[in-house]
Amino acid sequence: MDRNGGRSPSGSPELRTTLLAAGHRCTPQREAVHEVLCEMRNHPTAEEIFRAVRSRMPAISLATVYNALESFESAGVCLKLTQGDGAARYDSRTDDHHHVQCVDCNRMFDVAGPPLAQWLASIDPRGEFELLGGRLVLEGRCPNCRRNA
Amino acid sequence: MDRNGGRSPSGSPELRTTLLAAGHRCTPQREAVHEVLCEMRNHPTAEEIFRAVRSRMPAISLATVYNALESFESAGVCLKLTQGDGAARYDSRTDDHHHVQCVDCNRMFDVAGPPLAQWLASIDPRGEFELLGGRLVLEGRCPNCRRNA
DNA sequence: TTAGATGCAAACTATTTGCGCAATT
DNA sequence: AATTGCGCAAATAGTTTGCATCTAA
Repeated sequence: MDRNGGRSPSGSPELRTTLLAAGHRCTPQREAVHEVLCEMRNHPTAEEIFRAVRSRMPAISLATVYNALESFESAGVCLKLTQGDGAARYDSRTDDHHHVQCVDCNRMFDVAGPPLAQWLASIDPRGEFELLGGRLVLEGRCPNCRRNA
Repeated sequence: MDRNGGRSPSGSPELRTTLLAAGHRCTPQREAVHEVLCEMRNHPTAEEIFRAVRSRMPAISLATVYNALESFESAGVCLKLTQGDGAARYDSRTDDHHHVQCVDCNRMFDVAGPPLAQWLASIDPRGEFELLGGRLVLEGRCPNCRRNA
């Protein structure tokens, strides 16, 4: 079983190992970004991560945060979630799960359901495409906003 | 059966009726955008639609195209497809179907498979969220790019 | 040692907005 | 007649890039 919610432990030597294996470097900035990302479980935007990490590393730049997140994504350390409107969101959970973005408050939530991998098998039955992945990001209304609607 | 591929007929009074019902106006510009969108079956971006519609209506502006597409989407006349990188793409097919965006050529393709509606039933089994919709946009490699890879 | 990362600022892309005029209902 | 949309240009948001310097491997 997954005793860690799909998250790689923060501040661990694992980040370094994984980044190196993917051909990236592990810098203090990246460690800081990773720690912050693992602490924030609300699917933060790059900007939000930037603000949070700047409080412990004031000299870091937004470009470096984007750079770090890109290296994480390419190393499989985090997920980049995109929904039409606004900014991309990042998730340190890398296991197969789904998301709902609330149409009212715009926040993004994890949602339970069968993994996408299970569905992918029934997509493109003729095998025309080499399917590499994809995330299911749904629209909906979160419990809180439903109450206030 | 769906003899029209999920597309509303172009240049028809249906567009007018549907827009009016949704509280929008039907202008010559919107009719032109709709016609072009129905002819382009390659999931064009707003920019591409703009260029195509400008050839028959040179004075139209990009902002008007965005405006038209937004009114179409809100009236259920077209779908707005978003994938993390780059521009949103528009589809005059509004029936439940899926898309793959090629990681090499960036074009977007229709792909066969069970409708999302069928899957939605198994998402969020506790009914915490009021699920309103969502589109499945997958990443993959298209037949043409596979051949040249 | 050296390829890759950093910080800064500027560039870029996609999209939205304010405004005065025109066209639709 | 009144409201909404149009075209234009400027503004915005999010993200990327160029460049000189620095640093992890």
